[in-house]
Amino acid sequence: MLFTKACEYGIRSVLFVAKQSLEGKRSTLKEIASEIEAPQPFVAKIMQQLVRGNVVVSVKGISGGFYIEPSQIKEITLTNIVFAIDKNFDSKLCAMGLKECSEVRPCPIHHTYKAIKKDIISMMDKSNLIEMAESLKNGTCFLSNLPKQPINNLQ
Amino acid sequence: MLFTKACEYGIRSVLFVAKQSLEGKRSTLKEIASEIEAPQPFVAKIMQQLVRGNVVVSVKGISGGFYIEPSQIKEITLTNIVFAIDKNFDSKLCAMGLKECSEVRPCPIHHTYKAIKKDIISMMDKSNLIEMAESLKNGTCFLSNLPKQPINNLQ
DNA sequence: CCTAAACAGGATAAAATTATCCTGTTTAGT
DNA sequence: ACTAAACAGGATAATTTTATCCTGTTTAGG
Repeated sequence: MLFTKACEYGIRSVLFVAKQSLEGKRSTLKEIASEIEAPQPFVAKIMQQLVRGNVVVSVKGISGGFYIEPSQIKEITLTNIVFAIDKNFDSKLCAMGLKECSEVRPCPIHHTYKAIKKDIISMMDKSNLIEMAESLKNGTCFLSNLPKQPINNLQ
Repeated sequence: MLFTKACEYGIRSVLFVAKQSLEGKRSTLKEIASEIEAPQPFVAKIMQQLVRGNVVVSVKGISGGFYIEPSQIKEITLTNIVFAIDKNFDSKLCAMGLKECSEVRPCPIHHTYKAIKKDIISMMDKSNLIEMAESLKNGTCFLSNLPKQPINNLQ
């Protein structure tokens, strides 16, 4: 598992908020949790971290909710989201858990894993919110599972 | 974190046992735990899983211990080790935790992550024990941290 | 055949992660 | 002002992962 569950929920939450923000809508906790099919109190905790990490903005009170300034959406990457939630996410760590794994004292898979880590970080840095949120709007990608009872729009 | 702590300990344990097996030596739990700097009772549990998964062989009784048949060492890969310990290790899972993420219904990072997963599996399949154990013997890679009090062999 | 060294495995404990609860504060609308 | 909707944050609970404990079985060697 690359990301913790908290990160997974966080990424999905931010993507939903970004998509809604593109349409000028704020999202409430209830809407986010329902959309991403995650427990609302846990999502609340994660959103707090994202607010503190300046990934999303929260507005209290009636008609409040979470949003991202549309001009900011293109600046945010997966890296920003993940680090806001999981301070310990550090792809620099050794795959085998060695504290002193390094170029001069490599673990047996150091060199292979190094290439993979580079790919992961590159993927995370390149994954910017605007592209993902727009794909969600286009319907070329998805955030949630198919509904259990398919809705027949033709009836 | 790509692997769980149990997998990390497991990989290091197997590598040590493989190296010792190349020299015709069995390894006891005490030796393994000490070498890889991990808690002995936890390593014991992990070794049990590796025995059940046919990655290593155990011999009970005095002068017993763990070993790998030298002819087998070249057949074992990281994949074998990891799956023996972590039944849930499944790189097919979605990076964002979606149950229904697929080619026809991809999550926003499905395609990028797919390439990374392929690399990870490829790395794991290519990492075979014999090469790693021999590198350990050669001293071109390492399993443990540097000793805290450097031993001065010249005195 | 007795002993000590070594693995096996069930039960339990500790720590980390995930999830929930409750009370407080903010704020739009009346 | 009052109310209801919404986020904030501390405290607690449940679950999973990590770690330990204890008793049993095996076996080489005296």
